[in-house]
Amino acid sequence: MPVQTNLKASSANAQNPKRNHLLAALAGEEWQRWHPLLEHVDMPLGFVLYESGKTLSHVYFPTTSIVSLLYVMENGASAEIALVGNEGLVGISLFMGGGSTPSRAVVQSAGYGFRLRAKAMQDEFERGGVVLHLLLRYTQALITQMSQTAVCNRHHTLDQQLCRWLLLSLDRLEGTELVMTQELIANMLGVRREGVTKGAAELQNAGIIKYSRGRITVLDRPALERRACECYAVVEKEYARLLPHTCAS
Amino acid sequence: MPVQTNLKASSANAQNPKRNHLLAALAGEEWQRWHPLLEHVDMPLGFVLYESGKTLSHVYFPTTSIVSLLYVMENGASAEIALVGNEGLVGISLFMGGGSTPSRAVVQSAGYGFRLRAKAMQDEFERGGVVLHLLLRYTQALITQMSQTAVCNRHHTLDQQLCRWLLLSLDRLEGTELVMTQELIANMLGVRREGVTKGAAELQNAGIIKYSRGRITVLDRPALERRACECYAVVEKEYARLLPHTCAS
DNA sequence: ACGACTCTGTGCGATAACGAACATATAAAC
DNA sequence: GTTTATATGTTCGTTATCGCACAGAGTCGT
Repeated sequence: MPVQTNLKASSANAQNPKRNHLLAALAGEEWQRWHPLLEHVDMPLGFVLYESGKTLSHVYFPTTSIVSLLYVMENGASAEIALVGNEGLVGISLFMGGGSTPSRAVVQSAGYGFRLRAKAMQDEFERGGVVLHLLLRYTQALITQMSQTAVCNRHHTLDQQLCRWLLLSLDRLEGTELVMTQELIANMLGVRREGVTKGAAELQNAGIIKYSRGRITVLDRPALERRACECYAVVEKEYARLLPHTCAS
Repeated sequence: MPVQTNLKASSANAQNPKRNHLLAALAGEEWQRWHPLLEHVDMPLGFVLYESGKTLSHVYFPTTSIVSLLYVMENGASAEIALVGNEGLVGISLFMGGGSTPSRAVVQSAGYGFRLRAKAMQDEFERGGVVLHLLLRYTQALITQMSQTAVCNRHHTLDQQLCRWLLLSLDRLEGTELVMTQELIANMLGVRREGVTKGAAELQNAGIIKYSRGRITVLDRPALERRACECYAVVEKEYARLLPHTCAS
């Protein structure tokens, strides 16, 4: 079964910190210092990396997982602010200086990652130089993603947003399959599950995706890109500009 | 007339860089270095501080003006990402490393400010220490504002967003009067002008604001806060937490 | 093989905001 | 003081999304 093979390969490979693009950008001296400090962690679906307002104990570098940064409102409704996968890191507030944020970080696609203790992260950041600039450029890319999410929430249809979101997720994983229910997607986008069902059905009818009970396979990525709003392209382009050496696309 | 007196006082005072909270937070050595580099600038309504994708030549520190960071879509529609007034600075991408962003910065309420050349800003940032940490904490506060804008755009009504926006603007000015048309507000929020008219009329009927042809006076600020969504409080609280010494509220 | 649970599909009325067209009021310009 | 431009008010049909209710369909445990 190809699925089994993939899982095995991923899992073995996931032990390699260099699967995270930020870690991969480190070299020489920095890498020598970082390597022993990195702790490999399992990141199961729904695992909460940090809670709104709580001081972070670690920064996380996903390798095969995707983390969703979201804000949970007083009434329990939520909205996603940004997605983080192997292109980035979760916990920027540790070096930005706040130590916490009013948002929550939840694993949205199970996998693995590495983590680094808060103190170690801060020490490395304070050294300045390569690490500092890398982290700040990543932060700016993340800011672009957040801004564009605001724009997208204001102006674009659920269908367009769904396409954008599938693409963002896809970019942060290997392969063309996403393991997530429509209910979960709805929670992330901050819309009704029925809305996602309707949008997904349409995409399936158009032969662009195929899905069943929590597994979505993208069949025609170019078509998905055509259906997505400009927001997707803006964000990806900015990641490529700011992090040229770490960006796969 | 009190209006005349206020204008005069403001205008005289606007020559003082310390009216910007970030500049006010500088002391001793830093201040000695910065002071001669700061250039006082007029910031008239509609003035574009930077354009999407263009490399910034200066960072701006508003004193009596408000600047809106917004994204302009391909079809010309726009959406505000964040507001910057005397609590902050316009042009974080200069020290974050990108040098530009996919957004535009436009003066939304006329006034004054100071600016600093890109090179000087970068040099100061590179020195690290107090300045670096101050700017990064400000950046984190700005990130919170952007995130919350995304949430607000997703879940809250036009009326709630209008209240939030009036409060955010009010916090960045002196007094209780805003000089701006409903059309302008609509553009910032990314909604129809008619929607703003409806919301504003309701607030006026309730005795919370008073307006006429581009001048809005807030009569009952607590009532405005009660009508706003939680987003406003979340953002203000985070500014206060991250920038305790610079925050008026 | 059975039941239980989870995921997806569908139909309904309610509502908030849209798009466009047009009416009225206030300020500024001549 | 009359004109002109700009700001605000109002209407009407349209649309996307919501909230709720419930019906199939696939998967898992026993």
